[in-house]
Amino acid sequence: MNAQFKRGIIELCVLTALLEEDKYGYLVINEISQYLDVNENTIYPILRRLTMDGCFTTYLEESELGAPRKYYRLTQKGLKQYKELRDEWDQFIGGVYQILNQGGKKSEEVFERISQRIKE
Amino acid sequence: MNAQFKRGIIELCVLTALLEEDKYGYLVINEISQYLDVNENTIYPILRRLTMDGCFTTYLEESELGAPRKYYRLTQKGLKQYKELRDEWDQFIGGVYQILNQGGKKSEEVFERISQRIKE
DNA sequence: CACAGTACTGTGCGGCACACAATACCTATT
DNA sequence: AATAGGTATTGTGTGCCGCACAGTACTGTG
Repeated sequence: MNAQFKRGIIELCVLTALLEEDKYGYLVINEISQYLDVNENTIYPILRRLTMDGCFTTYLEESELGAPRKYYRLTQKGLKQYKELRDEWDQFIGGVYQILNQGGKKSEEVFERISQRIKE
Repeated sequence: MNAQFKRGIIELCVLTALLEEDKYGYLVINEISQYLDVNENTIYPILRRLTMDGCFTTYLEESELGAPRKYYRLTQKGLKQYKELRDEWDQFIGGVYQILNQGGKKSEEVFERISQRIKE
């Protein structure tokens, strides 16, 4: 999976995951890695950075099966950050689709035509 | 505009722009910058890199208003690269939407509820 | 005790957007 | 002739961040 694609978006995914309820790090990682190929070396630093930036507060809670879990709770600043990032993302992705889908979706037939043109 | 979002995607946009017809650098830049905030310092290096990689061949053609234009023409390898990158992109973006839109789109009413929860 | 799940920290690398800068060619305008 | 603007290339440097790799540490279970 192209690592470049993920740049900046994972941060938005982390904020989204923590929007409606507090979660501990491992849970966030497991949820996100269901859909995207990311690991803890990427998510933990983002959680830390966003906490440093004031987007989350944290608290520890006992776990039934291991070390205590560190829960992350969104702050007002985190919510604001989420909204801004989401708006930017939606706007960005709108532009990308204008470019990628100009002339509609590409079919195998279109690729065949392109392929023929290139050969000449 | 979040520069991180663009990572890797501009390359796909450049390939897409040159899919159906040969174009010169400035035209590609103008087309893409209609929809995304990018400038020549980003596009030219990508055109050069992809040419180095064998995705494009180039040829010069006289212009009516300035220096000769360098046209870029997609190669079979470039078409292959486009397909691969596009597939990766579609797959990636599918995962992102799963995460971003879990529980449907966020409304102001939802944000109000989240905002209240955080205050407690 | 070993192991797995949970959690944090630190280092280093690579890739790329992009600012900044310099060069140069051609035409049209002043 | 000088200037400006569109076209085009090249090079340097910076910053960000995904992520590999590595090490530490706590807890309950087999």
